[in-house]
Amino acid sequence: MKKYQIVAKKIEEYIKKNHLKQDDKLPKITDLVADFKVSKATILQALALLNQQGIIYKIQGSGIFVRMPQAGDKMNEYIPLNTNIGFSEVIHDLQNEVVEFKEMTFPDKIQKLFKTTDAKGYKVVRVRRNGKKTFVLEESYYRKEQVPFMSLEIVRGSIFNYLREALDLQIRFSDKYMTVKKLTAEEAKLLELEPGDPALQVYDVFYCNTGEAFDVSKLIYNYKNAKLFTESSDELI
Amino acid sequence: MKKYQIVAKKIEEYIKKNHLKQDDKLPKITDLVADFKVSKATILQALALLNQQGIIYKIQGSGIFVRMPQAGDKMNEYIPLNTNIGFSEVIHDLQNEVVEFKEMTFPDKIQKLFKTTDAKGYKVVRVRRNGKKTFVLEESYYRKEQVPFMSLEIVRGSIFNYLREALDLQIRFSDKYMTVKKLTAEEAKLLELEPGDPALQVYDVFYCNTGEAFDVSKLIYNYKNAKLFTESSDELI
DNA sequence: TAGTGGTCTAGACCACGGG
DNA sequence: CCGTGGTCTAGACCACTAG
Repeated sequence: MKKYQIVAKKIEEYIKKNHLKQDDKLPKITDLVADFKVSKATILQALALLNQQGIIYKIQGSGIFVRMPQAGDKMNEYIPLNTNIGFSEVIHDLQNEVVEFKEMTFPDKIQKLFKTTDAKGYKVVRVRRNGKKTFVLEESYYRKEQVPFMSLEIVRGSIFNYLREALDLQIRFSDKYMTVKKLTAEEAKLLELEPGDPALQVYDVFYCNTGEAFDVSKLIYNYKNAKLFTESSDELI
Repeated sequence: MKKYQIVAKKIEEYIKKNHLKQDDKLPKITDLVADFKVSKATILQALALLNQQGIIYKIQGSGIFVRMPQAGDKMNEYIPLNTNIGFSEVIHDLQNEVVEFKEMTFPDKIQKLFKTTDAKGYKVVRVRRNGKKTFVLEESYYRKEQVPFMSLEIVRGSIFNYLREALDLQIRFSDKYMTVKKLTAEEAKLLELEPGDPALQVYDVFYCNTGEAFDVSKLIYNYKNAKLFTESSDELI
């Protein structure tokens, strides 16, 4: 683990331990430098990480403050879109109902997003749910080249954990193309909604460390249960 | 303008001038340092900026590459969500039809997002369109404290340009809460759709340099015309 | 005008990719 | 093993906020 990641983690712990709330002030940079015995640049990297995660914000000439946009009542129901963490880290007791699982050459629309013409791999269709609530219908394609093996057992659990732990495949960046549409009869049935109901459809392309796309997914969210959240920040470092 | 912003701009120009495409390689960092006669840290900041904007990606031990996710055919129709740039920079000939414009004490739901209880300011309801196509129904609230003056003329143009140029008010960061719903009769009429049609509804909270929220907006997108796009990256600097 | 974050430099050494 | 990006240091100076 990098030094700045460790420092970021410690600052986060500091916030929790001291029960800091929205807009509470953190120690100044020079103090953080002294406390953690690292250089200013390392502190800045740690703060950049926390800033990117929406945990802090900095005001030049004033200080560093706690930012917890989701801390408001019921805001924790929102699923973050900007960090590439899985659903499983947000929703408790997440179950994955596997609808389809097979190997194939990908359809044209998916090839286009992979920027390939004849890529092969696994197709996985799942309904992700928590007890009675369905959250999302997921149709994913994983390239054989980067993901040589999958099994029904893996697909029933957290695929991204498997990719990270067993295959050492990291998400480096992703693109999301979002549209809103009316559910088809089949989609509605799987999400336990009515045909014609509204839905957010997201085409998600995930890239690994080498810059190659390894996963293209079409996500159709249940409009009654899935609320999404995203933050953006104009600052760097 | 900061040095790293100038360098970032020049690198972008370099990409355009040399007609670099997706996955084409850029000069290595040491060369960029030599070419621009700045330190490595400054180059890294410039690259971070470009990375954040989805223009480049870096692969350790390999190089720096061009990333243009929207370059694919018809992808330029997508409106970016992650950068806090206005609609007006994406859609040509954007017209703003003002539906309502007044001063008021904000309703409770808006106060909650501002984290206030009795904030006052301007309410602006607009339909943003391009000729025959409606894109979004926007219901915005601007705090009097940060935005002391607005006029019908300003509201017909680009409000964010006015805030930036006349009031020197910068967006520092923002939160977006997204849900999908069915349009009410009134919303449908304004967006020239049918009641019950699907829509993406986004509550957007904008914060200025001082960390205070100055604008809360409810955006209801036309599902036929508005396609959204967002990128994320797990890397820093 | 003091305090605090922001930018920039120069240079050392680490870690990963690919021949 | 070499080339390339990634992390880290120490320190100078700039720019903004707030009393």
